This record gives sequence, structure tokens and C-alpha cells, in this order.
Amino acid sequence: MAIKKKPQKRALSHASKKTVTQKTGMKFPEYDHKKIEKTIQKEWLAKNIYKTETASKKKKYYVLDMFPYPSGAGLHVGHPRGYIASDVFARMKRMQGFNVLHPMGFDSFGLPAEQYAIQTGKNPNIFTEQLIKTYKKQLESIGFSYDWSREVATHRPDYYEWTQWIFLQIYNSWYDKTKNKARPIDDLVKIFEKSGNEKVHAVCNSNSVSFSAKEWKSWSEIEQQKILMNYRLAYEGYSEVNWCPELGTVLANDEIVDSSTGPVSERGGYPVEKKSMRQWFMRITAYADRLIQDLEGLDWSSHIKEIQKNWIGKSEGSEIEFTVSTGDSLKVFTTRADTLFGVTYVVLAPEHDLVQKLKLQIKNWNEVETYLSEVKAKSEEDRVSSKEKTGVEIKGIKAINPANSEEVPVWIADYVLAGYGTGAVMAVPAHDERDFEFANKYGLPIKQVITSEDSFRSIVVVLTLKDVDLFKKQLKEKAIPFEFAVSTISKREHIQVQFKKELLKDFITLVQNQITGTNWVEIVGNKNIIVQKDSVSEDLLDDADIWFKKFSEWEPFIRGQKSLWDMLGQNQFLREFVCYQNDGILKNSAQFSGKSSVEARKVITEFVGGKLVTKYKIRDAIFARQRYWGEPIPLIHKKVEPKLEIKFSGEFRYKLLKDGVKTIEVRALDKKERKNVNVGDILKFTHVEKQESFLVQVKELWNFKNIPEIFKKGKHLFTDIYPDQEINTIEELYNRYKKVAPNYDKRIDKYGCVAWRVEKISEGPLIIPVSEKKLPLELPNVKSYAPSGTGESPLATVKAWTTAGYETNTMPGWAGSSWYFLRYMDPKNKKAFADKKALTYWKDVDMYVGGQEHATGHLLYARFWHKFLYDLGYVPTKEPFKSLRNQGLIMATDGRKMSKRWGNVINPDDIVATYGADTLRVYEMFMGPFEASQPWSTESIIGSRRFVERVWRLGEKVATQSTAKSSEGIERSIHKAIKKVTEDIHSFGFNTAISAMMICVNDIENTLQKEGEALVVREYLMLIQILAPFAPHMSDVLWKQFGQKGSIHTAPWPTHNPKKLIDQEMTIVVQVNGKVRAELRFDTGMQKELIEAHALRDEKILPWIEGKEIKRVIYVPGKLINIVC
RNA sequence: GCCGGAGUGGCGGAAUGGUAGACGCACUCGACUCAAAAUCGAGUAUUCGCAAGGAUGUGGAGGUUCGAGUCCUCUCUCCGGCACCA
Repeated sequence: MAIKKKPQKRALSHASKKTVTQKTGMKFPEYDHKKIEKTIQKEWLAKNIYKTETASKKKKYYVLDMFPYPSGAGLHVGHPRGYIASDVFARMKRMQGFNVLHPMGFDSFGLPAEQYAIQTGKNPNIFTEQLIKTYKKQLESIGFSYDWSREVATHRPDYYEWTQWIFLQIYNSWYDKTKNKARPIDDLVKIFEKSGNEKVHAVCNSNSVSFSAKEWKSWSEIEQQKILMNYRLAYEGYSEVNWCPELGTVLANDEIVDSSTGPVSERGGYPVEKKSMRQWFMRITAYADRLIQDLEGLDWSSHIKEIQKNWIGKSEGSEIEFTVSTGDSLKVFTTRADTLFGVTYVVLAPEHDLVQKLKLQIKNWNEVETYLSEVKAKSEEDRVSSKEKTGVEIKGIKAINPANSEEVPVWIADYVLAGYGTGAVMAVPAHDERDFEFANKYGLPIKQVITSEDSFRSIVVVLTLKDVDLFKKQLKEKAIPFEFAVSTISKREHIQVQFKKELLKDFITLVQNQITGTNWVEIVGNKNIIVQKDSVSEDLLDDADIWFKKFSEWEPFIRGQKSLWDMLGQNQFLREFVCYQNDGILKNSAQFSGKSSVEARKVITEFVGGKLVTKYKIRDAIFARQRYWGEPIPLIHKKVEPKLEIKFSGEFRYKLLKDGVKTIEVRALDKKERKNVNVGDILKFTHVEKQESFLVQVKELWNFKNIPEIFKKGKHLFTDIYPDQEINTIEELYNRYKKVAPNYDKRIDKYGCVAWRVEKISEGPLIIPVSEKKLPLELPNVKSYAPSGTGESPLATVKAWTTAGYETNTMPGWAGSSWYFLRYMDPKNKKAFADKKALTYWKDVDMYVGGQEHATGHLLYARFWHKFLYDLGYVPTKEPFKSLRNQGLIMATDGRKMSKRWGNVINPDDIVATYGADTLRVYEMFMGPFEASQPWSTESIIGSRRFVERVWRLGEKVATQSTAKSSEGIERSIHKAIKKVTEDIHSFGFNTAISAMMICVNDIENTLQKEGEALVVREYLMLIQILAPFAPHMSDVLWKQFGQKGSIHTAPWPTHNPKKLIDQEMTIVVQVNGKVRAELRFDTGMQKELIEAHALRDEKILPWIEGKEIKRVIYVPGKLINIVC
């Protein structure tokens, strides 16, 4: 049985409340954190010292925390780390005279509250408000300088009114690529009315077709809206969700776990499947490029920037058109157009359009179909996790390489993704690992077209141990007249030599002549090539065939070299072939041979009539949750009158048979042949009775108030026509039909007739936005928070909600957090999300502090929304967060993450109670570098407590007599500390800032022990001022204790005087050949020559330089002197 | 696999190319105390040496430099992100 060791609680010295009598007779209290913190917090509140006004002549500074999600688990000591840092920062800025905005709020919509509501049936609104209260209390006890009058919570209607408002702006916008910004959708409508969509250069759904202004105008509102939906920045669409039939609900990715039988729900372990559901999307892809571009000007950690860049995944390449033997064109996307001559096959994604289109021409359709269904049956996990590539050749179809007109086979394989690029790739197995693997598996040819141009190469020379020494010696003695590096690998008898490419020849000669019995291996990049000793020659440089030498040929040789085998056995050598993926010089590429990859990409693309294009990995963001506890999406699905779309089908001449119309004799328009078809078949025919042909053109949609019974979708109707008539509109057609319909059968034999068909009955609801005046669209009360069972949100079960036609999806968690920082600027505004004045004053966040886990979520979405608002002129800056700092996690004492599950959570309330908020703050800042993760240490925190107390007790020793003279040493320490602390807070080096203050306190204490030295009030106050951001309670109380008016937190920040930093003496380290041999003290500012003379005569130095010629003396002013001899 | 970041005492960590281990924890010894806690003082990388002092030392192997934890090359390990993105 494990014995749990209880952490020992340290006794703290505050126990007694007696006072200490100072030299001066003034009463100095003991440090009692509970009393101090409680009193001073009350005073702050009463005097409202952290309230921030917008109208200020002072310069603004906006310090923001990522607001918390108030969860039932409450805070643990890891959460406030970022808040403490930003608070320290904000406090310093405030003391430096800035008008600091430092607010706090709550990201209060989300899953856990919903989960709780489902389980308990309690109203999540009430529950959430309670949690917020608890959180606030916890935060307040730590002593943050938040202006609570600006608090926001995303679940409150006065807040989400504006989340909904922003949504509507996004919904009513489109992205103009020409102007590279979002514009109102009304602008687009105007363009459509004027010139259709041919000139529109917009970011839109790929299924949109081109149309003219006339066509646009001819469409019904529903049709127009459907077109517009392809352009809106918030649009309706479908996507696959994780559907759990047992639970009757949609699950988020983290609610799913893998099991042996496939994915199951975390709760209950029920199977989870994919289901296509209606969703709302945000067209973040429109901003992909700007989201990358504008990262450049941001003061964020390169780490986060990198993650975002990676996530957006920009890649520049070419779109190249291959021709398929059927005549169809096949576009591929590649970043390596330079390898076009190396294409030996092309691959389509299983979902590629051409696959279905060419169905009839595919000779092995059965095989293809089997493969397609196999792929479909595979779960996404299977498809990704099994690295084994599968595919099938499409027989009967070839693709023609536009570069050299070569015919190459066409394959379908699921390693090609339908959603990226064009869903088709040109395969260059010689220079792409995936193609390489696939080609090897299916025996496809490999054609080499790029040669390495590395200026450096590595060679591993296999030597005996004895030879290694010899070899090294030769190199050391510069027996080889060129630059290289030597290293032994794994302490075995290998030597790795690096050298410039042009020196290869010389090197080979040397090895062959001087070292006997060597064999060797060449490594290019991280790929290996074996070269037999005999075959080493000049053409090693340019004969690329060696890259494809079969391993089997060399295997016996390598096995013979046991150590080499050990070294290389586990790596790429197990491969039979090697493929070279880097840029290089082209070969086997007709007129392009000899060009560099970079140049060739451009010219080859041009040569084959391709296009240079940019692609992004990022996908549009799903902006809908099938949940209750989120902002309602302010849209109404309005039912409208149905519309018919009617399609003309053809002309017929009927041959009346005795028992009625059964067959029709017809002649096709283009192929002059007769054939019999059945009634209802749709064909293109000419009128044959008089050998005349006429066309019926139908381009209109028909609106019906009430659709006649006869118009069933897909039903064929026949209208008689006379040979000499023309029918131009559906209306004419319909009228004729109506006339004929009653005695249809009787008339039909006499005349020709035209067939037409109801193609589409568009009844779909029209989506209209809720009027801005009616916002907020408040969440209705529901009887049950349980899932609706259909996968839809519980809102779908609310009758009033659905009859009003309101959208039943709610917004995702990231909606409210994508703009909250703007609301803080003017949180009570009822007319706008924030007033223009407030927005122009506060502009953007100067310092944003939070966890890096939001790199690809919140931080991306917030930037996206902000850019959108900027495009429409609602905010003055392109980017919301100028500087960003990410705190490291605080792990539990056991090294794991703090979590209820592990039972290792440390509650800040306990720490505040035992040690005080000031100590908690100092400790969390002192633990280590702010951005690094550290484990919480129950033992180490005492050090911070000691420091806080020591500063307090230093107060007893302050000389309050007006005659007291300040000590030069103490003055210097304090000014040093001011300098260091100011700089370090700026650079978020809180741990070293505290260390500097500790050094300062140690210095003062030591100095005070000397006779005649005193700590004067002014200097002591400076010390507590720089400590104030870290220990705000204690320092403010001390401030008042020493008779200062107002709060320390509104007093100006001290500045250091550079003159006071200078010591009269300096310590110079004396080195001989870089080794420290002595330390000497000189007057500050002494000349180099004098110092040098002293150093050379020093008794500690003499033995080291005796009898040696002094070659050089290096002097680093004020620091060291190095004697080289 | 690819892209980032990091490896320094018993622990958290500090060091514009210039005395490696600041500061803190822990530990050891001492002072105070009847005693303990708290507090204060001294010490604390490894190794040789009684000492003075010397040698070694920042994951490993090399290099550049008067001088490298820091810069360069290779390599190992750990952490984070992405993951068949052509």
C-alpha cells in the first residue's frame, strides 16, 4: 500500500499580533497577511482605484487576459499565472502614467454548463451566474487590478446581442478578391444586376456557375438567395458530424474515444458514426492570406506564429492541365512543376468527378467500383492510420503529360485527398516519397529528373580503429588541403567527413591512396547511397543513377561491415530505393535540363499553359452547434411559395397504335436515325412530319401560388404543337397544354407534340436575417435540455421557436470570444457593440496574455473577425492583439497536469489563506520563466513568503529621523534593482525581476549590519514601489504606514539614476589563455595599460606567464583581461 | 515523417561570446532556545589534495574564437504542433 506523504506545513511567523517598537518609538505591526489583504482590498474597492475612464488625455495601454470559462471545477493555481503576470504588467504601466485598460470577464457559453443542465435539469443560466460569482470571488482574493465595472459575460443577452449583430454583418457580406476585403452583400447584388457574375472576383463556393445580368434578373428571390449563399461570408452548408444514435446527439471530437470496435462515445461507450448535417460556416479561407501576412508585424512568440502559419498551410504551386484520352481535361495541383517531366502516372482521389463521368469508358469499372466502396467503408481513422497505400488503375484511360505528350496511366488512390488542390495529383515517384512508395508497391516506373546541387556532401568512411587515428592525424596535420569536419559516430570506427562538393575528387584520391582497405557510403541529405570502392569515379558527382541502385546488390557488402550494418541497419537502408525530394538541377527534361528547380517551376508551368496558384490547407470554420447553451443564430427560415422549373425535353411524332399511345416514332436531331422509345423518355428530336424543325426555348421559371396537382416533380407532360408554330415561353407552353389537356388522347394522333417535364419544385425556405432592431434574439426557455434525438439542437423541440422559423443551431463556443476585447472598451453601450470614440481611443490590445492552446482556435478566429470588422470600417486596426505572451502550464507536484481526475489539484484559495495572496503572486512569478511549464512545489513557496516577510520587516529598520543619511551602497543596490525590475517586467522576465529584488534586500540587510549605515524612508519606499506590482497588498499598506498619501498603485513608478549605479571600484578578472587565474580590484575607469601592468605583475599571474612570450592582451572594459601567451 | 522548442547541481532555474551554477528550495553545520518552530550566520557541481591550489564540468562528437552554456556542423533524448495537404 502506498503511503501518502502529507506535505509539512510551515509555521509562519505572523502568529502573534504584538507590535514591535522601533528605534523611533513608532509602532510597527507584525506581518499578518489575512488582515492586511482584507483591509486593503476593501479600501481599493471603496476608493475605486482601478476604475478606468475612456476619456483621458493620458496615453492608453490595454492589457488583456484570456477570459476564463467558468467551470464547476473552479480555479486551480495554474489558472491565475497568466492573470498575475498581466496584472503585474498592468500595474507597472499604470504607475508609469498610462491610462491602463485591464478588464476581466467570462466566456460563459459552452458544453460543460449544458452537460450539467442535461444531467440536473437545472437552468444553465442560473448555474452559470453562480459559477461566475465564485470565480469572481476567487479572483478578487488574489488582488487583481481589474476594473470590474467593465465585466462582460458572453451568455448575457446584452452581450450576445452584439455577437448576433456581428454575425449578421458577416452574413451580409462577401469577399472581393480584387479589393482584397469584405464588402456588403448589397454591393454584390448591384453588380449581379448590372453585369452578372462574370466580372466578379470573389471568394465563393466552388459549385457556383456563371450567369449574366439578364439571367440573374429572371430568377426568383429563392434562386437569387441560393446564389448569394455561395458568396456570403457566413453560409449554410453540410458537413459530417459525429452522430451517436444511442445518445441521440451530436458529439464533439473530444467526447469521442477510440475502441477496438471503432469510435465510441466517451459517455456510455456507444458507437459513433458520421452523419451529414446542415451547418453554418464562416468563410475564414477568404482571409487565409492576410492572416499569414499580418502575422509579420505582431509581437507574438515565433512559436505561435509558426503554428498559425502551419495551420493555414499556404503553398504556392501550379495548376497544370493534363488531357485524358477521352478528351476530358484533368487539372492537377503541384508545388513541384519542375518535376513534370518525371511524371509516370496520375492519381485521382476516389471522390473525383471524372471517376463517375468516365464510368462508361472505364474498362474495369467493376474493379473500380469495388475499390470505391472499400474506401467508403473505411473510417477516417483507418484511412489515415494505415500508412499502407492502396489504389486501382483505371483501365482504358490514359492521361497525356502536357510537357512531353507522353501517355501515362491513371490511377485512383485514397492517399490523394479530394478536399485539397484539385483532388488529383501528378505522380513523380522519383521525387515524392508518397508516389515513390505507391510506385514501388504497384510496380510503376520511376523516372529521375532532378539532380542534387548540394554544395556539401557527407561521406562516411569505414575504417579500422587504427585507421581512424591515422586519418585524424592526417587531417590535423593538414595533409588534406581543404575544409571539412571529422567526427566519429557512436564511438565506433567510422569517420564522418564533411566537405565542399568541388573537393570530392581530391578527397576520393586521398582516401584511395592513403587509407587502405576502405569502403564507403555516401550520404546525401539524410539519404544514403552505397558506392563500391571500385566504382568511385568522377562521374559520381553527376551520375544520379546511383540513387536508385538496388539495396539487394549492396546488402552482402554492408553485412560484411558489421559496425556499418549496425549503424545503418535501422534506417533508410532498409528501403530498396531512395527518392530525392529536394530542389536541385533538372535533367531528362528536354530544353529545361540544367535549369534550377526554382526557375524551372515557373518556366515549365508557363510552357504547358498552367497557372501559378496558391492553395491553403485551412478550411472554412463550422459555425453551428446542435446545442442549447449558445448564442441563437439570428436567422429566420421563411416558408415561401413554391416555384417550378420546367425543362423542355423534345419533339415527337406519335404513331397511334390501335390500343392507344404506346410507342413513338421519332428521329433524333443530330443523328438522323429512327428509333422507338417509350413514353416519357427525354430525347432531343426534330419534328419530322414536314421535315421542318423548330425549337422551343424555355428559360423561365414559373411561380405558382398553388401548384396544380399535375405538376409532380419528374412528371412528363405533352403539349401538341403545329409544325408552323413557335413556342418561346413556358407560359405559352402551359396555356397550350391546358387547352389540349382535356382531350389529350384525341388530339394526339393528328399532330406532333412536345414533351416537357417538371425539373424542380423549389419550395425551400427563404433565409432572412432577424431585424437588427429585434436583437438580441434571446434563448427561449426549454422544458428539457436533453438532446432532441434527431441530432438537432434542443431548440428544435420548442414549438414557438420553430413556428417562428428561427434557426435551431446555436453558435459555437468561439463566437463570443472572438470579439469580447472590443466590448470591454465600452461594455454598457446599447446602441453599438462599442462607441466609435471608445474604439478610436483604445484601438487594440497592447498586451495579451494567455495559454498557447488557443493558437489555432480563438487567436485565429478573433483575428478573422477583427479583420472583417476592419474591412467594414467598424474597428480602426487590422490586428486585434499587438503583443501576445503565453504562460507555461503549472503542473501538479506529481508532474502531471492538474486535474480533478488525478486528485492533484491545488486550490489558490488554500494558498491565499495559508501564505497570503502576495506570496502566491510572488511565488507564481518567481517559479521560472513565464513561458515555460513548471511543477508546483509545496516546499519552494516558503522562499517567496520569507522574501515578502523580509521586506516587511525591513520596515522596522528604516531610519525615520530626518537626520539620517542614506548609504551609498544601499542607494546603488536600489537603483540597480529599479533598472532590472523595470526592464524585466517589460520583457516578462518576472522570475529575474524578483531575484533582483531579493538581491537588493540581501544587500540592504548586509549593509545595515555595518556601522553607520542606514536605510532612509525615501529609498525603502522606492523598494516597495517596485515590489508593488507583485505584492500589491503589502506594499500599499507599507506605503500608508510610512505616511504616504493615496495608494502606492497610483503613485508614479520610480526611475533609476544611471549615475548612482556606478561603483567606485571595479573587479577585473585576469585570465591567462582563457583560464581565470586571479581577480583584481581597481578604481572605476582605470586605463587598460595600467590594469595590464598590474595584472602582469600580480603574484598569482606570474607563475602562469613565466618564461613565456606574451602574444596578446585582450581587455574587456570593466570586466576582464585575458593574457595570451 | 515534417515543422517548432528545449536539454545546465539533489530540485525550480540564472548567465549582451567574457568569472557557469545568480536567486530560491532542499540539505549540512553553527547561533538563539530547556526544547522545537521561526529567525539569523556559514557552507553546499564533480574530482585530486591536510591545505594553498589544481584538473574536469552546461546531453554527445567535432569546429570557429584569445575566450563557447551561448555561434557553426553532425548526433542523441525529451516536449509541443501538424500529419498522406502533392
